[in-house]
Amino acid sequence: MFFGTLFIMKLTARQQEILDYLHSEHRRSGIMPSTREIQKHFGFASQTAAVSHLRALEKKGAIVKEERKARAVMFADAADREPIVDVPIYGAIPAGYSDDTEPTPDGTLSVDVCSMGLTERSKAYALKVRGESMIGAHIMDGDHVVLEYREPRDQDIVAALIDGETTLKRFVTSGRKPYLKAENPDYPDLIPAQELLIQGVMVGLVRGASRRW
Amino acid sequence: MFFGTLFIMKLTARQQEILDYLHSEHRRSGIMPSTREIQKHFGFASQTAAVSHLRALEKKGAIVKEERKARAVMFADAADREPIVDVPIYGAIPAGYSDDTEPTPDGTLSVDVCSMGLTERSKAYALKVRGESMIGAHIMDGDHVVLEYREPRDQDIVAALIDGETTLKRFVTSGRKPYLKAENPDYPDLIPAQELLIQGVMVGLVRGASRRW
DNA sequence: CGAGGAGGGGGACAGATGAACACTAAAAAT
DNA sequence: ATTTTTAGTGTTCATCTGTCCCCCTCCTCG
Repeated sequence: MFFGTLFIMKLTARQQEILDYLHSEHRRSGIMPSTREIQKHFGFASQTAAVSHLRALEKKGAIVKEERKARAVMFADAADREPIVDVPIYGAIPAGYSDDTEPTPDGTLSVDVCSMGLTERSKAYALKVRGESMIGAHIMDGDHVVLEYREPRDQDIVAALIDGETTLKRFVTSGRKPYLKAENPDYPDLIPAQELLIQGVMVGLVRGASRRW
Repeated sequence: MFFGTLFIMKLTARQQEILDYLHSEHRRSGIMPSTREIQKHFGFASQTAAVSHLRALEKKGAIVKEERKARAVMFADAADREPIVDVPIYGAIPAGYSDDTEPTPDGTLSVDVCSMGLTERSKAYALKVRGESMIGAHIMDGDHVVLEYREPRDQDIVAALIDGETTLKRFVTSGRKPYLKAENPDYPDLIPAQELLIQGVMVGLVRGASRRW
């Protein structure tokens, strides 16, 4: 075959496993596993197994190696991988909205910028939803809502500081003066949006496991 | 200062140069420069110059190094990151459930294993939800549902192959025989779960931007 | 039947790489 | 005024890591 190296040939299941491992490790820590680390991770008794898999991946065009350099594996399709941003998770955002000493996050959510439509520059954060106040917008208790700092537009879902507590509400400007509306009949809605701190605009939602639907 | 290493201290101009070089090289090729490559790039006569700069950057919290590992420099924000897996997104899963030739994914979703409770080994995939058949479980049209291949348990939400199409349904085993139930009164529910292919069990949900809530 | 590829085991070797030690000099902090 | 930090030079050492060689068992394809 003359143009063999130009095509990305089909990988076997095992080769795909290796490639996935390289990918996730490299994206998590930024460090490419060495052949002996691959060996350990897959439980190979010999380092040769890892080496030959790398060679196969290179022959099929999935990776490019630089010879005789440590951890020097590049992905051939590097371009179409979306960058990852780390979004800090807060249980709630206390009054100090834009102060420098941010509250300690309760964890971190890693999302690719594409799925949330984030830019790498935008300081996004996540809020763990408590209660059912936005159940009408299909936001459940325990969901993680990803928010971005920007000006709210009509019908945006925003995090607002009400009575010292951060709450999700829908931002409505249909009338003359904007107001906030809860998406649950049991909750008070129609709070004038003046004098209220809008802490962020919802751009995405992540619902995790370890819960019942 | 007792807790100096907890804060990101101000870098000197030279240290910032080094950090920028690491950043740009790592983004360009995915490979972190070795100490000798840093040395060459900045024209140091001695390798120690590079090493001491790295040490200074680590002391100031800009990077985290893994000792005695080649090119093992992480940027501080990546150090405590959870492993990330890429899950392929399918618009739908055609009849061939467990065949080797998987349908070409419509994209990729990157999630940290922690937020979905995935294991790195589990072959997860995502399904773009069409329609409102599961609106009662607060799964909206356009959401991405993350699924895992495993045996469904009672009340799990599963992807099932019904009439050649993949649909989300709740798996119920309350009675004698298991059945599938739609979470929308407008949709037919109570489909006997026998003779049906369960293609996956929902473990998470990602709702992206570029849509209206 | 033979050839080749996938997937692996065992071990040796050499170059790549991080780390350590000694010493210098200027700037910055105390 | 003294100490600490920054920013280096020069050299050696230990280990990390890629590479190479020879071996094996399954498969599949011609």
